[in-house]
Amino acid sequence: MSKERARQLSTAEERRETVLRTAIGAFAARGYWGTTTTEVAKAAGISQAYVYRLFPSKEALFAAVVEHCFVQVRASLESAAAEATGSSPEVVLKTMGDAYARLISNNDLMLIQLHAQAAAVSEPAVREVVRRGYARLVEYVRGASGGSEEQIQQFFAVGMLCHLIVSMGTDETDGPWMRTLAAGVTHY
Amino acid sequence: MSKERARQLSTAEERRETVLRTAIGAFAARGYWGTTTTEVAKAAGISQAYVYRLFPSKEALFAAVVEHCFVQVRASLESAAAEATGSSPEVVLKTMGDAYARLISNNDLMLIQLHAQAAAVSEPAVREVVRRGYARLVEYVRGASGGSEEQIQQFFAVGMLCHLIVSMGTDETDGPWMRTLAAGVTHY
DNA sequence: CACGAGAGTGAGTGGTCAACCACTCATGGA
DNA sequence: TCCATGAGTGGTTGACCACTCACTCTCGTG
Repeated sequence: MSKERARQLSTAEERRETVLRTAIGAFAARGYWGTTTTEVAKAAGISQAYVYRLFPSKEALFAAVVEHCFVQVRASLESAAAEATGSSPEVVLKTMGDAYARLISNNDLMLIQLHAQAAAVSEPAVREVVRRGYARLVEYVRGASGGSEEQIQQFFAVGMLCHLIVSMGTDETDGPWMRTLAAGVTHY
Repeated sequence: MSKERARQLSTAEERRETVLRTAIGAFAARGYWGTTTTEVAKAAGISQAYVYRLFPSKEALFAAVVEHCFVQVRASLESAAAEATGSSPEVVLKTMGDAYARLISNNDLMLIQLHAQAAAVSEPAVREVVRRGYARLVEYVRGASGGSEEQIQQFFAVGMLCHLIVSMGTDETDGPWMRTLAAGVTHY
């Protein structure tokens, strides 16, 4: 296997970031147990063996991917909150919700949340990341919006409803029941 | 009906029901991809080979388990609605919510819902069962409660919030963020 | 009581998985 | 130019998976 162009090496840190970014797409379809490390490697354009040089185990890899998603969500909410400072809690929450809806118009990010929840049930490392992720998210939304307990709870309940809707697929035949569930949920 | 040390045969239909009932516990922890048919067989007290005489494939088995859970949930809501007929939508929904909370005080039923959602993303048979399950559930709740679109949506949003809370574990260290998410959610 | 239908299993099969290791090669500094 | 370091891979391993099949055992019925 001779190569025309000399192969270009990256630093391990760069590769790790590439893997985290591309693994989102790999894990999105079948989650933690349904996705092989070979699939992740292929998505990142490296060998399966090298995945294990960059991450100590499959569980650690998945946990890192989930953490990476939480960071993105947090960043999205923060920039939304920044452009709505001083407004009423309702307006801030609406702005945040809108930013979130735009962020996850690529479904993969949301599917990772769903699969992270499923894996959290029996994988301790994943559970820890999910718990800490939502802890920070809830506290941030509370602080940035100044909304009431009920409003904060509502905010996250709608997010969870999004997971349900996305997992069932918005494209296929939807009846009035689907419209009831999805009412008012922005969709880009 | 003499039950002695001699091996007692069941009808295939009886066995199928046993498998459906016991498989809930097996699939609850690690979901569709993370659970082996051997584990399901062990939980049902039969050989792994016989699972494949009772169900054509692992996917069909899991889909049947999910359907079985939806039936239980529906039955629970129906009996709750029956004892609250004639009341206001708020009261009916509250009664239903309470019955649901009691039903899933055994977490397994709820975890199956979560894992079903995750599997629905890429397993067509599961997606179909989940879609039909929620379709009937939404229409039933709408009809039986007479609540507004917002109330129905709220009802299911809270249910989804329960999935999140259960998947992260209620037992471990919970801060104010957890109390915010779980506020008002009955827990037996 | 004999027998057939159906319950139930032991022993596989081919394939795949996570994880590991010995190895090659690219690159920057001396 | 040479070498140390670290990027990156091919090949393997042992466990395990979904699924199959030839076979035995049970029991209701004629």
